[in-house]
Amino acid sequence: MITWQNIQTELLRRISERIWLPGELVPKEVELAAEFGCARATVNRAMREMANSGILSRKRKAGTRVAINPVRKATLDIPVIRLDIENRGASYRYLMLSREIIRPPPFIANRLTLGVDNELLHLRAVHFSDNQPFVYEERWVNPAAIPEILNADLSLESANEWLVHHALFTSGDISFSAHNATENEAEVFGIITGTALFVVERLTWLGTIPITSVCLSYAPGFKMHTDL
Amino acid sequence: MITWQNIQTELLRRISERIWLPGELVPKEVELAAEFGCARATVNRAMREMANSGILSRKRKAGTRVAINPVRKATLDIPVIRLDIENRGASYRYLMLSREIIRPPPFIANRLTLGVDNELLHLRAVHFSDNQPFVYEERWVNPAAIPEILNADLSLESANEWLVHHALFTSGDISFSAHNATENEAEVFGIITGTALFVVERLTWLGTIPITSVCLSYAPGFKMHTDL
DNA sequence: TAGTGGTCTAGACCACTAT
DNA sequence: TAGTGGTCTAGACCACTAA
Repeated sequence: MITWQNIQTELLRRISERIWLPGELVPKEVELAAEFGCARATVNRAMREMANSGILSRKRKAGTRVAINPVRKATLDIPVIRLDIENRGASYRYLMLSREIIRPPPFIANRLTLGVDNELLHLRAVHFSDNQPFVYEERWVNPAAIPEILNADLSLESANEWLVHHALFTSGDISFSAHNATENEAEVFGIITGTALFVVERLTWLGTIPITSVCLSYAPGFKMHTDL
Repeated sequence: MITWQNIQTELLRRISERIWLPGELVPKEVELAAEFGCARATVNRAMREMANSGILSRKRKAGTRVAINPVRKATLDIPVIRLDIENRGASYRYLMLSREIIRPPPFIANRLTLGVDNELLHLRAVHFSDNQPFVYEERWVNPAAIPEILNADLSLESANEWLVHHALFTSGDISFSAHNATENEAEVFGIITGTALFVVERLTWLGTIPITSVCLSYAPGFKMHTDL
């Protein structure tokens, strides 16, 4: 029996062996289905997934082409920090540094598309891996989106985890960058000010209501890794 | 007509409104198909994609559950650098700094799983965005994988682009990190040594043959961004 | 061993878009 | 307007795995 994976493998072979060149039109679904002796849906599944990974480029009526500039897609897993650490075989510990309900600075209010008058929950915490500081977290939570969090004991369960369990978001964005450690971060990590840190910023929404904005600074030397 | 997107939206609603709680068993495909009055394949498509994004967790015989710790998947586009720059509305310019065929240092040979005796093509280049240095590229190419590259004029077309057009890879890995600018990088970007730079390292393979290892340092302040 | 998801089929209609 | 991919259906068999 021909599976869609079989077809995908064969199509990938034809592309990587340059039997089908970048930009070239490839046979249409019906033709390939005939060639492989399978249903069109099977070919469709194979090619659709290849289009999703950026290897093929498909347009109705125009047909399917080998992508000229394959925009490869790297899929990064964004797990709960505790699991990330435990999966590396290390022990996890969490420490809340501060918790306050205050009006946010303008750039945070702006990022969350809220007025500066709305009071937000502001949290600072450290996640430890084998008792070494691994991630420094600075978070702002919109209580209007999820009032229950004001009663949660976030010194035991991290806000990261609490939110995952109590407030699934519907959309969000994430960005990765580098910055020089502030004095504050240098103290947390026991490093000198200015050391390059890998930073992840995340913003999540429930429908049109902003839930949380978080900035995670990783310990020096951290690499986020994935396969292509 | 019920589409798989309709179903996905409805299932997401039930999860985000906590009608279905994390860890909870959700109705099986046949039941949902009956409820929505559609074919099982349609429900399958909706749930399969949600499982791929980490929202559901599915096991044969055990059924489908709302993921307890949703490992959200962020999909990053890895385009050719020229397109990345042009898509930001900036002009692109490329400058090859050096090209030599030498034996690699041990850590590079090791990363490519090659002996230190194999001579490799070593390239250093800068990609400019609106005439500002945007990415500094340091690359090692294995000529055994793709001998034609030795004859390519890589001062005109970047190795990045040449490889995309002439050597589709079958597998690879990528990692993101931060490091303090070396003197060399500081000079390229016109910044002070030690400035935090966002770094992407990539390694690609054609079957079992290593093709290239590249290290890209982005200009200060660069953020890699995507939606969740 | 039985239940659930994974996939294939053959056919159909629809949506988009190049011409 | 016609051609191509996108999706749905109803039914079938299979693969994996919990019990």
